Amino acid sequence: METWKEFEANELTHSAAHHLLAIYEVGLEYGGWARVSDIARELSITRGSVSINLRALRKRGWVDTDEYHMVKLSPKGQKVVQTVMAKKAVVKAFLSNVLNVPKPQAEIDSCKVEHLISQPTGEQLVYFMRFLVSDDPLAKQVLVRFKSF
Amino acid sequence: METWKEFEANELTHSAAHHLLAIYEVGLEYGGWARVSDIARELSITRGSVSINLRALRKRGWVDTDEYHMVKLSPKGQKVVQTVMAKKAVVKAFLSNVLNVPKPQAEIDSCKVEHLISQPTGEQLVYFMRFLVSDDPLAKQVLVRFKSF
DNA sequence: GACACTTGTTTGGTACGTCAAACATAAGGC
DNA sequence: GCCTTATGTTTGACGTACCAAACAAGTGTC
Repeated sequence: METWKEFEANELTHSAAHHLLAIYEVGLEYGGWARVSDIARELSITRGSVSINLRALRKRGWVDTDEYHMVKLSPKGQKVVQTVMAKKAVVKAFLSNVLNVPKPQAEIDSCKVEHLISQPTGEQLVYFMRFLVSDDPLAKQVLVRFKSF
Repeated sequence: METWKEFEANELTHSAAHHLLAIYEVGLEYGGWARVSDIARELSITRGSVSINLRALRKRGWVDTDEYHMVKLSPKGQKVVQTVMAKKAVVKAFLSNVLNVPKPQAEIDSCKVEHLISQPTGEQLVYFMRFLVSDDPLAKQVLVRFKSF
């Protein structure tokens, strides 16, 4: 019972992860650039909070800012976004398509844990999902059989 | 992208969950009773922190304290501990026995998410694990096949 | 009874993440 | 040019969760 402190030790907080995701989302429509108020709107928090939080993200080297306050993900930040999105997607797919958890609930749960899943676990889950959608007839059968279990 | 605030909205924090688990653990050897310093030792935090955190747990109705500062889980608190332990166990088993994630990593990951998993998701995961260890020959085959995938 | 030790609480400090409100710029409308 | 609005930052506050250190109260030993 010593493991429990790993939670706080996590380098990527839930808040930070979603700030990065928001920058990514907003940036999609503006060539990768995002403004503080757009990020705030995306996250439903105040501009002040975003402004403060961006300081930390900048310090971490996850985002860059230009002289007009425009924000964009650094290469490092892009990588974080990629891995978080990938983890969320695979968890959501597992919950929804394998466990048959209702989609809204799958969305909530995957969102909660996306930044907490370790790389090995994420990878294994990817392999597992890949196996389940592979040509292996066994895989398809299992999904069907479990649905009626 | 509105779901993300559910994280903070969680009624049960990681810290609170582990305080309750610690009280349970310590209580096992003392008829359900735990002292502040034993809880602190179990969690590797200071007595002061535990003392403060217990106020919140008492207010939530999860623990009771007697006139000698002895702490025990309320029925409500016991229920919380049961569900958290169950979720952690099933997640850990899934990661370790199905995904073949190394045990230490499975321990860390399940510990991080134990308090975040919704009841429906937890239930479905239980059913899934039950299916995989059922007599259904398909289940066993899948586990073996995935190992060599 | 006096001293040390253990235990629980309190206090002041830090870090994170939020808010509201005040503020400074910067645009836009006319 | 002036007024309004939008935008970004800063400030003071709150809640959570930790620490170290001071303190109070009980326990033990001699």
